[in-house]
Amino acid sequence: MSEFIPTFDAEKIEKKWQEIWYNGDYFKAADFSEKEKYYALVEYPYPSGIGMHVGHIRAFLSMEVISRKRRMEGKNVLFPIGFDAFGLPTENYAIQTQIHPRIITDRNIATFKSQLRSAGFSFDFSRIVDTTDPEYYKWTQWIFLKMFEHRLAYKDIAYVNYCPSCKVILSNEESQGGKCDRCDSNVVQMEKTVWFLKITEYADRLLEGLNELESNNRIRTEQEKWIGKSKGAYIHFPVADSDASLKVFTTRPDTIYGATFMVIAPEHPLLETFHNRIQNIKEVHRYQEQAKMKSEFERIELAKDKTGVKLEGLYAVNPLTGENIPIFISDYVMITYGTGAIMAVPAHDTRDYEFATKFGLDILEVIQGGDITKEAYTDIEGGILVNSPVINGLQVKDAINTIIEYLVDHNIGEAATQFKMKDWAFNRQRYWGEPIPIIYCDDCGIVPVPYEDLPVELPMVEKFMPTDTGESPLANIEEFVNCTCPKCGKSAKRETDTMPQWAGSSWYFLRYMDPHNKERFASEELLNYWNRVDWYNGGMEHVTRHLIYSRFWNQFLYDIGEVPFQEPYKKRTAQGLILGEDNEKMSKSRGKVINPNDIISEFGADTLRTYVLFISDYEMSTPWNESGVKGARRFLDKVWRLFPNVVRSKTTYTKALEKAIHQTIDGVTSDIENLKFNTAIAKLMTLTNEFGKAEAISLKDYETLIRLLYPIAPHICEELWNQLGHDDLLVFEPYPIADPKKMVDEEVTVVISINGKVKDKVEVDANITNQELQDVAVKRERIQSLIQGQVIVKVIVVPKKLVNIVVK
RNA sequence: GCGGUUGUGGCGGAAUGGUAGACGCGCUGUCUUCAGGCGGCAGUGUCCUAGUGACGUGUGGGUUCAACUCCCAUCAACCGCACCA
Repeated sequence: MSEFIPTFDAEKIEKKWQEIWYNGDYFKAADFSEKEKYYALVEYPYPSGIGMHVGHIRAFLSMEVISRKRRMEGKNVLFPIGFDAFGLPTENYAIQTQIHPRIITDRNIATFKSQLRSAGFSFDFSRIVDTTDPEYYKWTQWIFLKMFEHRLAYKDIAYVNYCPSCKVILSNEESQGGKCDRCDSNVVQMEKTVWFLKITEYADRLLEGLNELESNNRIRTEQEKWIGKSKGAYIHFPVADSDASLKVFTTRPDTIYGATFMVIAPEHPLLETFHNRIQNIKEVHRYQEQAKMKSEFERIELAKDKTGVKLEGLYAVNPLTGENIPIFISDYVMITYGTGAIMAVPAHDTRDYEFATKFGLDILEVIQGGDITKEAYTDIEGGILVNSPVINGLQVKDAINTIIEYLVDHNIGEAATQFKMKDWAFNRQRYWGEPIPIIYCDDCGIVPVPYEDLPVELPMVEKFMPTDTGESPLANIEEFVNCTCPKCGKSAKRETDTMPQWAGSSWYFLRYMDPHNKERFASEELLNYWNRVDWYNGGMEHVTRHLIYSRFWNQFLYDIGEVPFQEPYKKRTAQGLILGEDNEKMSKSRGKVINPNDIISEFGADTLRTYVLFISDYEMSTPWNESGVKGARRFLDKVWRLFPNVVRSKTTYTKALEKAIHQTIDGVTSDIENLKFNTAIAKLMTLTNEFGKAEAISLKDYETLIRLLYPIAPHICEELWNQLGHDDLLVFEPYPIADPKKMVDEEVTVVISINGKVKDKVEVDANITNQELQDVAVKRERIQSLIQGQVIVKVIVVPKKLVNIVVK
């Protein structure tokens, strides 16, 4: 045992313990251990050149604290980390600097790793996954091929954002506001055949699976909204004087008698079918052209103002009334949703109302309860059906059921369900991504790369620049493109598009269970042992796409018998953002990023960790405050300075502190489990202050404080633990347990109020009866003088809390 | 527009319907010091006649003996979705 140094030298002790931790196997998850497993997951970072920022620290810290606590609780903890390293920033930087993305990625990962260690994270660094490692993306490609085999991966036409000036296809993020991110020219929509994953086939199960996922309201509803299920009906409207019919989707089949016109999307095939019968086809074509020119952005921006063209000479027939009704083409109807056609019921739909008003169309009331001369009446609770022979007098809900039965009986429609979620466009025209393992053969068509030929490796070339045709950079690399067909052996060409960045992250949590397996993405035994992620924390921004995509992949792997559980995560939480000191979002461009390294070198990692957890409620956004950091450091200094006051020979709790200690254990434990780190730390500060006031503290008092603080500030605790003479590390020391019997107060302060206003306080025995307490309260001198001359109407006694005297 | 979340001191933020402002930052006074820093002690919502005084949790109502907390309305900020039929 070295001599105790009165000043807390963070830098020195942090280096010392990090070396011991990381050189030993202290944080290694033990496969098949007898202990109960616990799998804590954080979203693996993108290893950018700037390295780690305080946002990462906050994001990782919750599961870091939980993992450290779980180890003390005797669990076999899997707390892994890895890198989502494919992606645009690296590729763009590579183009700029002419350094290969492989080199940049390796460099960035090395930096990130050392930063994680200097913050003292207890990750199992032996399980690091890197999505750009062929040993990893081999399995990303393998899963893709499995999906292809099961017809969940297919090719179809899609519209992509294309910059005519840069000749590059842009992601949505790169084309915000309809402008190209790099050259600011207008982005146009270009048709392209691309890969899709049929996630819509899983829509219902992704929705149902939410019942297996513990999360807050916000996380749940964002996913529900994203999936966007709605129930209704398909209805077939015959086209007058033809055999054809127009199929629409509606959630309100009950309003069918009020359908006074039809609207179809500009891309609807009906326009082609009845090309010859539409008298104003030129005008229609002109409108189609205009709609096509509009970018997604413009269509949304101009949403308020309805436009459209009536199809002259073509009518639909309302199948219930037999009446002819006009058909319009308008871009407020989307070809990508439902059937791309609607029955318009202006009296009971706001959008149709706007359109009808603008074009002077009939508005027919079929539900009573509103005033349709002013606005559409869309309420579904109160209204009663009118002007609707089959369903008159019914309420909306009953009317819907009745009319669907009627539609089915008369063969004009059926119940139907629609989702907002669309199939997942699964490719990018980029170099730095997983190659899609597909070969095109003139004779055999689309041929999957045989499983045994995986991985299809990215060629390590110098030409990773974008092409000038909107194709992937890989298209220019002949030795990559040219290959032989695995089926017929003739010369063939490889797919040159790569997968989107979401691919690798859709299954990384599975790889962590068995990261070095060469035979399988993870062995069945280990998938069974580690099983579902017990707790997954990450950003709110990934709650829709990443969470849904990864749940989709997992469900698919479950279906084909490769994974033993349907839902991958048991519980999902999300940290709040750390904003700049000006309350603005921290942005790299404005140089407002707080670098955690600066804080660590000035105050230490323990201080950084404590402050980041103390700054606010973990799930809320909050501004960074530099001076607040000092407070965290001051707290740790205080804990350090208590050391000389510890009476080593005294191994029981100090009587005067015992109650406070048990209350603190209890509070801190539940606060941590509920992500209330700020109040947990506040409780530890309070206890520390009490220890400071005490004449002396016992060994047990102090050791309990250290154990409680350890998950939050591990270095200082490990050092103090060691200074107390312990040879073993604190890592696996048991976490304190509160004794509820020792938490109760013997004496309590009771507040006495008159008409709800606090007027007096009194110390009483905690076990006093309500009647005794009431008597004591009323007899108080001060109370007597205040209620003199008034009548006591009522007295409310809340045991151990207050007495309220109601007077008149 | 729809959905969700949040509004509390100078600041970050605490409060199972029961003492509003825990804990921390900052600030004021004071002690230690040659001085600064560190540390200790006391104070720090607003107002006044300075008191176990009145008022006070975005705003306006309501329920209750009692409301930051529950209900209704309203305003603001942030996040998500956005002509989804």
